[in-house]
Amino acid sequence: MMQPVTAPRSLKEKQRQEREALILQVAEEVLMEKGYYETSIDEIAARVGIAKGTVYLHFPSKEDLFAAIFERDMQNIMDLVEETLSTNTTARARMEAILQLLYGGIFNKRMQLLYSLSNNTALRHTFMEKKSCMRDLWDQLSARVTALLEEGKAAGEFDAALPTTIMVSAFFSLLSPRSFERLMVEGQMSAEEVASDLGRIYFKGIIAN
Amino acid sequence: MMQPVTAPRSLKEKQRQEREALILQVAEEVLMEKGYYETSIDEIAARVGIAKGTVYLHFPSKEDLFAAIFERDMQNIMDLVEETLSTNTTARARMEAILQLLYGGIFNKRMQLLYSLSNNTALRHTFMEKKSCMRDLWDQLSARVTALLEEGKAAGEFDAALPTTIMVSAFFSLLSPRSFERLMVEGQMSAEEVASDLGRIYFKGIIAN
Amino acid sequence: MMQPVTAPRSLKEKQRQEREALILQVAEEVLMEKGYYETSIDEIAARVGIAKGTVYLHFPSKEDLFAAIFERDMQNIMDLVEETLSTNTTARARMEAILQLLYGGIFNKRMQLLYSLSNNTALRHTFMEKKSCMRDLWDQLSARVTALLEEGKAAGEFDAALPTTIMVSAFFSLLSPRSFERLMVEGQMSAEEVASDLGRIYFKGIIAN
Amino acid sequence: MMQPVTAPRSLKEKQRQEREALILQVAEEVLMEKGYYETSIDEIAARVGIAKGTVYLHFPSKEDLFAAIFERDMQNIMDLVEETLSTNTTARARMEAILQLLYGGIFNKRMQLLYSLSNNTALRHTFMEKKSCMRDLWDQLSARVTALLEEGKAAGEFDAALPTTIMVSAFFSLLSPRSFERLMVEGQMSAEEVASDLGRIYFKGIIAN
DNA sequence: AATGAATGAGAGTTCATTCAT
DNA sequence: AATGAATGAACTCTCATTCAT
Repeated sequence: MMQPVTAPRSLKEKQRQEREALILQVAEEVLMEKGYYETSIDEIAARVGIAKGTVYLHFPSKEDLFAAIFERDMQNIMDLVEETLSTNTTARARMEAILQLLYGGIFNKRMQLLYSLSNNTALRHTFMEKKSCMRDLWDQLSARVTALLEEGKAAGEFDAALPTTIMVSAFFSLLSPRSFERLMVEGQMSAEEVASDLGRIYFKGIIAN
Repeated sequence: MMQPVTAPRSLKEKQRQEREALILQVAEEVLMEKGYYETSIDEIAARVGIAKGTVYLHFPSKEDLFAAIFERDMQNIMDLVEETLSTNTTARARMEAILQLLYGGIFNKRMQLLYSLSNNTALRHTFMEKKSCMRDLWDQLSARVTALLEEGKAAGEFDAALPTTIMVSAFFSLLSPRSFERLMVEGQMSAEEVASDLGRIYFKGIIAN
Repeated sequence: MMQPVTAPRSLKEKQRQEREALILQVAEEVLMEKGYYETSIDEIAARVGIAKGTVYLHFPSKEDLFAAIFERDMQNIMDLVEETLSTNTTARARMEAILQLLYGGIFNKRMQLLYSLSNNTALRHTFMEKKSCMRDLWDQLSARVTALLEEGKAAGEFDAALPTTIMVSAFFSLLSPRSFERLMVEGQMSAEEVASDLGRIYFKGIIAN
Repeated sequence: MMQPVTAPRSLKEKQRQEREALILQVAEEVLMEKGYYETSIDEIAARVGIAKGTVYLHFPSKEDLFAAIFERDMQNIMDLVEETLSTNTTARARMEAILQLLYGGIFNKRMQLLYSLSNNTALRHTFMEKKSCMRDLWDQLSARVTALLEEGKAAGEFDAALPTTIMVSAFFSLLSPRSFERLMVEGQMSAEEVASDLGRIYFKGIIAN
């Protein structure tokens, strides 16, 4: 009974969501190319092929648009991380899988984005603090890694003498952007190789004894 | 006899340099608080307590003002790094000294600044590429660390199987900003402790065998 | 059938062009009153009754706005000159017609504008040299007058002993602004009378024998 | 008795006047190169080799500085015109002498300056209307030429049917700037030739019968 | 729902003018 | 008298946001 009513609605709704996804995708592209301040709503609208005002039908402000990007990316990453964590292996193997995951494919660029966001004072204030959901997701990811490291410590895999907080931070710093990016572009190393080498350093560094 | 002539000159010059230093200092503070795009010349002038136009007597443009900040900071860092490198110890000991140095006192914040600059697409174009001196200083620092790692490899201290480029990048990523900053603010760890723990991970990670 | 589609479009387009024309007209007025440097975009916008930013929707810069004025005026003048030249009369009669034309009605003020533009070092660089179309139109007008004078010389109407270049310059100098304007304002002469008297002097001056 | 007192005074006064003359000369040079609005007090001071503030010891404002230039130039011209007028020849001969005079040497550029000034709305308001002495000098020059033309008419030299005002305006328009300047630069004609040819046209044009 | 013209606050920059030295 | 650092009003131009159509 509802269906004849909801169907057209959901059709419209589907179109709406597709357009919203398209805006997000294009906005992310421009963001990666130019950075937050050099990205104008005008350019995003033009690239999508819609009017500027239409962007505002989906997102109440530039800020919210980019918050949505980060949220979506974080959610994607979290989903994959959760999936990875569900395997039954050693803590180290799961950590390595996460590292490979974050360096692989699309997440490479996105992780840089997230990382550079979380390192930019002005934007952090805007995004991390005003949009609590973003902070939540970031904290959730941190919590997962923390739990994994604690698990590894308990299992005697990792050095229990190192503060876990330090280990977490060091792990995320491996995902740090440009320096490694240069390696991949100029040094002709693949993302997998970079992730593998960094993993070797990191895990050798935190291993027990 | 010269003094009546040189004194006023050097007095004026001294005042000039003091004011310039004050502008740089305030600009750096605002920069750290708000980031490049959210920092306006108006605010810097207001905080220093001078008129907007006065800023332009010292720096021909906003860009140049911030380039001057980065240059000064980089030069300070380089000077201290050079000093540190002149000691006659193992490569590892010198690397550790540099790590402690960069985490210490004032450089903590500044290093973050430099790092976040070198990770921002839009600003990198402006600063690193247009102001060649800045690129030079950064390359110089990279070169020092690279040389030190090669030396350590040759001396059997470091794992020769790891690409040096990866080792350099991993080293700089340890200086990465926010994540560690949180540790110091919230986690009540001192900069020295953080540097020490990160060093443990890193050097254990790259050590030979 | 097309009308529902083209009508709204052409309506918007029409409105757009009307507003653009209004901006041009107001800008021209202020320009005549105050000159290029004393005319601010703010004042133009205020007089038109729109916001400053709106002016920039139509013209990318102050320079372009005024270039558009000059271009439009020159084009108008050229069109009328061409029309005048198509009549089959003596060279002198056509020259006189052009003189009357340029003194008549609206062109009086506009010719002054064009003339004073072409006499201003700073602006000439900006307009004549950067916007090649403007130079083209001016050269075209010069070429027409030159051709007419040559024709008159060949027909024995004008003194072949005088360099044509001098004759062209002398002709344009008759259109020179203020001195004659004063005559019309203070001396209560009509534009036609002034043009007629100047023509008498000029043509008697260049006539053969 | 006064002399021991006035001598040092007049020495200082002489130096003062020399400096003032130097400022005027340099300012005029820059003015000719760049035009009023593109000329900054800074540049004038720098070219003279004095401090910006010193310029203000001699002239209370930019406006007054340039008014002084025009006044000085007008006075020079008037003096030479007066000298020329004192010869006992026909009205036409004296008119021709004035024309040659104004085209000759230094006056060429200066006359352009004066002329372009008197044709610039914004500057006219500033200079001609606010500084009455300037208007006086200009009126004086006009009066001389008017008297000469009337004299010529009375003597049967010039066409009495032409309004004298028109004849005056036409005469001054011959001094109009750029168009003729181009002739001298590009057309490789000397100032004398240009003046002579223009004179031929003009006097043939206004001659009786 | 979609448009895009209009807005206007705010940015960086310039420069005539002042005034303490 | 000479200086030039300091001022601040005024300028051109940008762009996130709004709203009539």
